[in-house]
Amino acid sequence: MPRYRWRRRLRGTRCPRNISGFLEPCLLFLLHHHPAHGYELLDRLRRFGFDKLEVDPSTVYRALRWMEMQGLVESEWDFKTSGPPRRVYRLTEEGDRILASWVDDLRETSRMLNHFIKAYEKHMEQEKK
Amino acid sequence: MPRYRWRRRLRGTRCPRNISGFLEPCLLFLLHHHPAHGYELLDRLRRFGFDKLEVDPSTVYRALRWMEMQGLVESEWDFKTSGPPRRVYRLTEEGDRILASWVDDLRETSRMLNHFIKAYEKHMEQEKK
DNA sequence: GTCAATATTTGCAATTTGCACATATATTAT
DNA sequence: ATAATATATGTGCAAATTGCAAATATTGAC
Repeated sequence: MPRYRWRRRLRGTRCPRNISGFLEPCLLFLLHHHPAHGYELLDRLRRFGFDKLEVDPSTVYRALRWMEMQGLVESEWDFKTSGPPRRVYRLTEEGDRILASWVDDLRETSRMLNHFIKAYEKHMEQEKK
Repeated sequence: MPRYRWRRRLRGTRCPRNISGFLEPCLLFLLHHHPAHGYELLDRLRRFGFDKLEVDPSTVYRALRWMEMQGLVESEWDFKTSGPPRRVYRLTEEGDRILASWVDDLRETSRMLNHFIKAYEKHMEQEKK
């Protein structure tokens, strides 16, 4: 009997759901602007609109390494900057193509989600009458 | 090195993402119309708009049992109808309340998703210039 | 009698995530 | 000096979640 992580919610707070394969296109999108290292991406993700959906560093680093294996990004170590070395990622052409198709998938996801929300609202509207 | 189920896509097909905790509100919503058994709900889910996101029977039955444990639905066996007996679920008051808060969560999820899609489109629009 | 449709459920392996920690460098405070 | 903090990247492991396959049982059609 699993406890269901997403069902834990404090009263009065929103608890947006995890969407599988949402993080990866977000990372590729940020890399489309300019190359960056994981820690920076983590920060930009949070300020982008994921403040309510806490992003775990390990998830981000793992996603980046996985995408590198798939040839969607490439990385190089940067020792020049102060502090610990950074692994700087940049988007490949393949990554750019995949990003477009993933956004297509997410549009489909969004349609499904909105279809449900609208249906719920319509149904509740009729209930009141 | 996991293979990532959601990344399997045939060329030219959309592959909408799984949203954690999306199935449960959908089931509660269908039960808000009238009591129903699992097999019927499975069928109504598919025709509702999940034709592209295949729903596995085991997932549906498990979600129903879990929600019963939580007091969101109640069930009774129906032996009267022909064929194998059916476990008929109906929504509880608690289920009704939870449904509303889960839809709120999904609205937040939808906002995040659309925020990303819009940002992507805007960025790509600027690229072209 | 066999096949298909209906209906519910379990088992198991694979996937995915969250949390805690390990490591290391540079900066700032004490 | 050294302790604490911010930066930066990772690993290990348990728990959550899913997908697939199969087991079971009833009814109706051929």
